[in-house]
Amino acid sequence: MTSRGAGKQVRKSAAERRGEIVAAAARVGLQEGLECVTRQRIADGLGVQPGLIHHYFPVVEELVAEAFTSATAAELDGLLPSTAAPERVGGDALRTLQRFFTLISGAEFDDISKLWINARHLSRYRPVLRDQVVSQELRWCHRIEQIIAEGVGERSFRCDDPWAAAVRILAVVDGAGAYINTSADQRMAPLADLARRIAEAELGLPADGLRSP
Amino acid sequence: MTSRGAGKQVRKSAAERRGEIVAAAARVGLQEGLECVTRQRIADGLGVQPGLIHHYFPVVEELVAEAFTSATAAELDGLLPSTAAPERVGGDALRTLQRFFTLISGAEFDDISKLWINARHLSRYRPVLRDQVVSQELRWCHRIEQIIAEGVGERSFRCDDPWAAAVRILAVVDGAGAYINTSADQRMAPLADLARRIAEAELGLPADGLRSP
DNA sequence: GATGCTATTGGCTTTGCTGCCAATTGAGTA
DNA sequence: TACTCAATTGGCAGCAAAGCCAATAGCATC
Repeated sequence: MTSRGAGKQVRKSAAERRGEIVAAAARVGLQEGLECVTRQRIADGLGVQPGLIHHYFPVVEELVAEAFTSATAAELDGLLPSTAAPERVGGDALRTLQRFFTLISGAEFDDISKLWINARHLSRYRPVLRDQVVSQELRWCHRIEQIIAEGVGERSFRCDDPWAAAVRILAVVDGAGAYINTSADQRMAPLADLARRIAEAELGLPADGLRSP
Repeated sequence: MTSRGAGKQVRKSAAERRGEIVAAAARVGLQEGLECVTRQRIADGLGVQPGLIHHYFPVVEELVAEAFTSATAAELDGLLPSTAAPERVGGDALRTLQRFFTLISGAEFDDISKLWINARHLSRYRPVLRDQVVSQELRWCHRIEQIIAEGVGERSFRCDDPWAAAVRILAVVDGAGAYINTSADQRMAPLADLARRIAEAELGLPADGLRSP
């Protein structure tokens, strides 16, 4: 039903159309899964013909990969604003992490968990996607590492190896999110604060030191 | 090339043939991925016609689900022999877990990690598979819980809530295995002993208490 | 207003998987 | 040996996706 009908074709600049396509693909990938990112599905969503998608992305896998990157990059900035981001002021590495652990506990994070599982599995067969997934995984890690390093500088955290700590914290986050499509319900309680608790241990914080006030 | 040719049809008992099919499907699912479990692929592997697969599994998804269950159930018994298993003697909960953490560090565990990711993602679209995945996830959890409880009885472990501990330990195991298709190489070192260390903490053991002698 | 560029259309073919089924044939039984 | 039943064959059609492309039609420029 999205802007159905028309019939009259709307001609846009290549950059704008391309952006639209990637955005639509990212939305579909996030909500319905990356295997639903097909020429037909994206074309329908935009009210254009499938051929147009092929014009911008002759190889569908490249669109899938870009959709994934678009979705996760945006999400990362929402969950963990970079040090350079305008909304971040100095001296709040602690608060940034507190906010992070609150956000990933919310139901809004479920789609992201599903997307990561989706992408990590699909990477087994799709090298182009795989490269993007690896790249994004490392971006997320580096972002955490950066915040940890900042917090160590501010004397909020105590940590010898911010990179290793970041890798471990994210692994636990991913582990706790791994059951989102299956037995998540049966595991709720024991996993509720696991990632936060591990992070507190990694960063030399007292219990609940990363819980939002 | 597997028993190619023939041409002469070989007639087996329904139970035997069915077992062959599931075994072949489990092998394909484990090594190539569950989406490679198709009528054609399995028939080729067994040197029969695709129609025969349909005879035993009119709905392919049911074969996929059974293949998954077959593979993971066998693996569970290999990694964590049940208390009732013949090779387990009394008083070795500790040794069983030590062995477990050694085994999951080996490269042989990679295919299992891939299979779990595969199945957890596919469960998003396939309800029949999903039920089996949930069931197996809980089986793995219960097996660990059982061993923890046994170890607590033997005074090897200290743990108030074996179920919660089992859930958390498996979550970390899954988290550390989540990158097997993507950035596993870049994360090796920090994740090497993460699951074992977390388990030691959960079970009130000293550092390296679960490392194999 | 005419022209040229290119975004966009609306098909095409190939491929692979699913669900289905009538005919055949092998093996155990009378 | 002949019979019977079920395992097995070897096809069928439907569908959805990918990759491809010639023709069409907006928009900018002259």
